Amino acid sequence: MKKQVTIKDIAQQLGLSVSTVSRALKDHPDISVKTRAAVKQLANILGYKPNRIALNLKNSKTNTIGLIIPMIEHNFFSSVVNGIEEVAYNNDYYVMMFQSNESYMREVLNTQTLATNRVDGVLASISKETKDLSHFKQLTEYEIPLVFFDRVVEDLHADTIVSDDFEGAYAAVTHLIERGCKKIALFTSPRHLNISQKRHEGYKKALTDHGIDYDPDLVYACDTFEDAIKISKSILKKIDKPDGIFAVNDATALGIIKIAKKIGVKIPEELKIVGYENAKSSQMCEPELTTIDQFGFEIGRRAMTLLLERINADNYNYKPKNITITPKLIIRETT
Amino acid sequence: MKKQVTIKDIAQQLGLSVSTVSRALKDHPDISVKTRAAVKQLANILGYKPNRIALNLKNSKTNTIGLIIPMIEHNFFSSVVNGIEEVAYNNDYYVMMFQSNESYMREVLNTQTLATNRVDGVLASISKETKDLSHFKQLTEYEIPLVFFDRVVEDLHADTIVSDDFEGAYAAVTHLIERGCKKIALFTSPRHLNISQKRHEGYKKALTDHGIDYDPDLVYACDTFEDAIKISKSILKKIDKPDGIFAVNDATALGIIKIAKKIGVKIPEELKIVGYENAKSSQMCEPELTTIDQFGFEIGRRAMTLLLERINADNYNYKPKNITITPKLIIRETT
DNA sequence: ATGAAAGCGCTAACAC
DNA sequence: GTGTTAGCGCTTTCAT
Repeated sequence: MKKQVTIKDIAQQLGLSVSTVSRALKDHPDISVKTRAAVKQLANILGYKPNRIALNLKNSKTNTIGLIIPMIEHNFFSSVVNGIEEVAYNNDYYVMMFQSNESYMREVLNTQTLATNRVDGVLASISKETKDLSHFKQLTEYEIPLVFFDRVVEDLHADTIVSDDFEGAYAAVTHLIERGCKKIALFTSPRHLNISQKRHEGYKKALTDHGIDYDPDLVYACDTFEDAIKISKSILKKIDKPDGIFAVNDATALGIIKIAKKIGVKIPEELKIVGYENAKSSQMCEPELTTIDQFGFEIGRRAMTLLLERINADNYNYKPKNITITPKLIIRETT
Repeated sequence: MKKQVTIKDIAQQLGLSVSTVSRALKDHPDISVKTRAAVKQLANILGYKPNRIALNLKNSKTNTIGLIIPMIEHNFFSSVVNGIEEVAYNNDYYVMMFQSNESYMREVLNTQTLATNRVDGVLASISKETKDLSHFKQLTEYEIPLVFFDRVVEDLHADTIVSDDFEGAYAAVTHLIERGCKKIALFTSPRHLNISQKRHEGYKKALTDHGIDYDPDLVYACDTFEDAIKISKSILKKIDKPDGIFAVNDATALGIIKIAKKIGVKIPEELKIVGYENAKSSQMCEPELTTIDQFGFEIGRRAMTLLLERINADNYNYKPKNITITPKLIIRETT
């Protein structure tokens, strides 16, 4: 990069001191109107741009937040990021983005990087692999405000914001039952993720509340389009196949739909399906997918808003909030 | 944030000078093994984390690149971002992410922010609104390396990397012709975007090369799922409706499919469709969409790799490259 | 083998 | 109304 123009250059050319220039640039009332004008004009001519790095160092504040997400290439996360970026933009905050790629190792490295980069706060959604939390704990020891979204953990000094996974799952499964399903399968993610636990519980509760026994054999470890393609066939060909499936995300549901259509299982007559996410693709497919809208954009907006509050609070002894966004059942053609 | 532990704290507690501590921390051979060990141990106990901001200021280098994209919530862009982040991660670079949200104003502000934040380089894809380029020009005046991807401009000192839009469109339309289409419509974006121009030209050339006259009446301004839903009906109900459509992106193509199915136009018998992007949803839908894979991840990877080269070059007088990634026709069920 | 001091660019307390 | 100076945290040249 070219040698940058500094306040000092302006001061020298104008025969002023740096402090005068600094003040003139920010319209300090002490400085004469004439000087102010002269300074600004020259700043303009020289193409002066304040150096935020210097400011950051001086103020121990970077106006930057760190963001760790599992994978940006996942519609739900990108809508959350959209919400985060929106609020950041409106508040003159910058977003340093990292992907964990579902790797624990990488997530640990990311938190280190954020700490050395002195971000003012961190927004994170943990990877599927993550069990140990000391890397996040460390962040709290530095008193860096931390807000988890979607895939959260609860035993840290950190706020959390999630879609109410229990309610969402409960609503989805209840809806399937009301539509007449008797044998409802669950396609879900690894057990230790908070969100899958909650959805699992919502599934269970909806069943028992409606007098249907919970059957662990109807729970399948499957949470991607590809996996759904792989395992659905054998499941849907069984003589005692399920008449309803609740999938932990839309991609998985779409995989099931694809296979069902291929082997001639009629949707929604023979098989009803509810997804989770309300991804764009859930309306683009055929039949359109009944699903749970998680309001990703809203989650992002609120997570960032809350983080800013924490950053601007005068001390770190706040009581972490656990916010829950009530998701919404979107009834379409698969039920 | 808590008062951070600095090199000075370590120096004081150990009765050493800051320079010794600094050197010890980076295993400088001058420092005795004993001192090194003592320093590192204490650093560990105190939870010392080097302050990159100080380094950045000292070195006039931030190891950060700025990224400006139209909208993250667009599958193609998020896959590009994924590629960018991958390379950044592997090279210890950080990504500061901004969305223009297709707003020229916002894009201008974003470039300003990047300049004051002294990013080492910028990766950008311009907004649909952008016509004037002085904000990017300014970046080049500061000699901040600049690489455009996907939606590029050519008259700046900046590298560009695009999917070969002309070839992609040519391949798509040729494929439609080979499948027997005689009357092929184009659904595309605003004319001034480089990519739509190129695809438009590819469309035209494929037609004329195969002895079909180019008819401007078959070109529709439509490049979103929603718009396609709106305008497709009237087009597909016409007595002399097209028998093939080339859509500028997959979402648009999916909108067309949806309407075609609704009003009973058979795909691919009566109407053949080719999209552009190879989004996840293009395989999830029914019938599966024939489309052009743009290799978004690869574009991101190469853009970031090239940017790093520029950043690490010893001078700014490089000759900008214009890289072209050859896209690939993915034949599925809509043709 | 270790220390002193300058400097990266900027701000603000303290002069005058 | 303007200037001087210290300091944010770190590296590095030059001493010793």
